[in-house]
Amino acid sequence: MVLPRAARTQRRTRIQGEKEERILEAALEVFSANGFRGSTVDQIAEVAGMSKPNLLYYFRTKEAMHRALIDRVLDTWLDPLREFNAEGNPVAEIRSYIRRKLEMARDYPRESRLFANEVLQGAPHIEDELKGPLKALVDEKAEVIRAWAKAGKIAKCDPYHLIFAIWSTTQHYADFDVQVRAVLGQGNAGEGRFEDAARFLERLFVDGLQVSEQPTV
Amino acid sequence: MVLPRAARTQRRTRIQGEKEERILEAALEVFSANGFRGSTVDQIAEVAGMSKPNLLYYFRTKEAMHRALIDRVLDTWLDPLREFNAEGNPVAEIRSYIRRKLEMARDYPRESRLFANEVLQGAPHIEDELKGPLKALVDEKAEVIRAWAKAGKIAKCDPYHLIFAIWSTTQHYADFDVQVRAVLGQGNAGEGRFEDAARFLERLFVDGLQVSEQPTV
DNA sequence: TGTAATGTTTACCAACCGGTCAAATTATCA
DNA sequence: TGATAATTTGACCGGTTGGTAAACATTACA
Repeated sequence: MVLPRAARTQRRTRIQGEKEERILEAALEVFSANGFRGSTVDQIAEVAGMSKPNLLYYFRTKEAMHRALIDRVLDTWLDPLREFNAEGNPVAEIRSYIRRKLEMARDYPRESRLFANEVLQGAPHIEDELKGPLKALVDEKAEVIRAWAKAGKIAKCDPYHLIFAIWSTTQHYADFDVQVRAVLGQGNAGEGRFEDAARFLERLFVDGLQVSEQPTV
Repeated sequence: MVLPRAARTQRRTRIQGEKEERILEAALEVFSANGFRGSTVDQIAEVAGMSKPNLLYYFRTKEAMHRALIDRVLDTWLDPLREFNAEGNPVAEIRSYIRRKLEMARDYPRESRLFANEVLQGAPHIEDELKGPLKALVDEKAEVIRAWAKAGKIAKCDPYHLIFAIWSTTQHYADFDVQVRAVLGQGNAGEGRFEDAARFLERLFVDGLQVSEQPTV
């Protein structure tokens, strides 16, 4: 017998757990930076600190690695949206959703880029996840937003496009990081851009750009 | 002598013009769908309807093709921002910038994805363009926006993050098209999503989500 | 401790990649 | 028309890719 892991034995050995962990961490690093096609198994093996055949002992193909990675990351990636609470104060909920998404862009940019790469190239490996669990979750939360609007608690707006707008504005800071840095220049190279972004986005989504009632200079 | 085109003769033959056109069109198709590393010269040659060596007669390397493509596309891509007019009505200018960017996402999604792919992977080929012409243009327009805010014509806000927000929300509909379609589902599969998006974004950027003065149900 | 299962390595392969070359073909124009 | 330059092609090359085979080493456990 030559098959690895849980394929036949239900039990996982200690080594299996450690190695698979290291491999997926390395795969995240490489896939998120180069996309699926642009990544090589050798690269991942080197980052993981093991030989290519050894890596392929745990994940039989490059695709299997990618799938395992997607499955593991997708759940945590959607957590902020799940926390969206129908009972809370609408504006406060939206505000804190934006904040959480922005924190994820700051703290987990690789996960963001992993999905961005995938979706950008037509989502060949995650089409089912998009049309299934993702759509279901968005549908659910869109209904919540629609109810808020109907009750007059927030302005009437298309809830789906609101969610898209929050996704795109926040993930922009992870996915297009080099562009953001290039445009902001050396001066704003520190992490302060995330605080500026948070201030701007909270204000944008809540008040818009129209001059509001509070006195302006 | 074996060198093609303008490398030695200043004059371009009729065939040169036609073939280079076909090649760049094919390159846009392939690069935008697969990224630089994920694309092969054979793919581009097939889409262009010619043999690989023939293609390489006009562009000596894959990189040369990519660079020529970037150079050609970048200019037109930045046109909407250039049209941004300091003399116009601030809110109207921002509104029409959003509309133009959204139209480009609808009509030129390949160009959008070409840059998205490039930036997402660290902009290895266009770093100079980002830090040079792009930054200069953004700096200029940011100053315009800052002046508007100072004059009390729009709400005070960080002009750079405003531009990022407009870029990300509009380009989202090109770059993440499959995701948008998957979430909206079959019903909204038509092009109507761009009109919905336009309505939503104009409203978002101008009014925000707060319930405004006009009577709500 | 012995042995069977698990893990690791070296050597390797076929397919594919970007790119070259020389020969053949076609367009240009004096 | 003929000769010269421009274009096109098929055969090929060295390097890289994802993946395999089998020998070897280590671990777990009765």
